[in-house]
Amino acid sequence: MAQDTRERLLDQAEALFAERGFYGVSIAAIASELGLTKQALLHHFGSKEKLYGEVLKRISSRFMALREQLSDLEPVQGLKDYFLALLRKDHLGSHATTVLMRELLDNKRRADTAGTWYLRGFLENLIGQVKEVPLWRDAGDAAALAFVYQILGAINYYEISQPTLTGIFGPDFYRRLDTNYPDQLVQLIEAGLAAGPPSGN
Amino acid sequence: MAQDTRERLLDQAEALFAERGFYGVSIAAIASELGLTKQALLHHFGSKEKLYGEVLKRISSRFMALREQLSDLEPVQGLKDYFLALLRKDHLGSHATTVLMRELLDNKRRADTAGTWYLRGFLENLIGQVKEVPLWRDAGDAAALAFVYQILGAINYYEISQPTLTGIFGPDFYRRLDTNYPDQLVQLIEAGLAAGPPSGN
DNA sequence: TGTGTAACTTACCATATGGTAGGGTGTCAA
DNA sequence: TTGACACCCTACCATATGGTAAGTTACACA
Repeated sequence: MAQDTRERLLDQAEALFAERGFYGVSIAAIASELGLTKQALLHHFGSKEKLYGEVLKRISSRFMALREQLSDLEPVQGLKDYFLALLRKDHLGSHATTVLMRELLDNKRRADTAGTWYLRGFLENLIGQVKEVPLWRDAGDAAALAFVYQILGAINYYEISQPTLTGIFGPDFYRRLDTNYPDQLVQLIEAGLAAGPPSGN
Repeated sequence: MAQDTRERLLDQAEALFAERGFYGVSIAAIASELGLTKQALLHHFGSKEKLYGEVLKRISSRFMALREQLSDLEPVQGLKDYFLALLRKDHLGSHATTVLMRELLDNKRRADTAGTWYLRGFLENLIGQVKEVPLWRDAGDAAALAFVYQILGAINYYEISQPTLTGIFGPDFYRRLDTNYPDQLVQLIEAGLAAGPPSGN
């Protein structure tokens, strides 16, 4: 029961942090959404910063789980599945990528590494998987990461643009775009992998 | 002289909005950085929201200028130059992309379309340029936009990740990554364009 | 010389915020 | 029955914030 409240607070916090960002949400707003006062929240988490840390931790553990789930495949297919799972946000919840994006923007000034420690494992795993593709076997880590980052960007930037794109082009157009995006992402992954690492490296 | 102060306030606001986001910066902080009080800022801009709008407007006009500057080239080369210019942030200032990214995240709740109206022309121009590539001549607008967005994502997501990536992998590794990123981006653009639009569309 | 106006300033204010202090209630073990 | 503890509340506080009101200074112009 207590665990239940904690979990619900974390859910609410994750959703609101995603929507408004760390500075845009008050702890009172988070608690009030569940019919609680901010002191209930402070009782569970101690401070706003700590609550935010727990939200990041929870997201990170979901990424970990997704990572382990898809690692035993043929490398190219594995990468495609991996990135498609990210695009569909399988088991990540609908706000994970947004919160992470905001963290990328903010953690330059927040000196802590709360959001980065787990990204390391995540990225290294992807680098490894790219280098298992025959054509990429001799690529440098930097080249492999560059490719990974291009695809991650294609996924996440598209993700956060949904409201804006719908606003600009209308819901019908957006639906058409969204239906085909996964296929076009797969196509880009295949094309990029087939092109191989840059010759200079 | 008055114009000068206004411009300096806009510069400072753009930098701080990029670093901390709209809610993370106070107008007092912006003004104080120039040795002024927040009332000087309010005198020039009326309110914080209006100041923010002016910052977006200024960024948008720079995008417009860049767009006009590079439009008369052979389509593939034109696209490569275009995207490379975005990656290098030619004439955009170092904070434009970050501010825009934050705007994408925030304008879901801010109902206004301050940030979107100009993006339309920008994106439509890119769509047109993609469809001038022979292989893409019969592609739908949605397919062309999907491709454009993949590249924009590869550029902008990478851009905001610099501090995090440097923190994770160290400055040496990041430098290697950054040196090769433009070439790998060009390679991805070429590969993606050569693959053509998805067959289903 | 007077008048207006742009470009600021100091005072002030209502509101929101994160956080502390301390109290109340229920549950569970001794 | 009592004590401890988890859970949540009301009361309170110092600080920060966006914004208003009312000057002050300097300069342009008639």
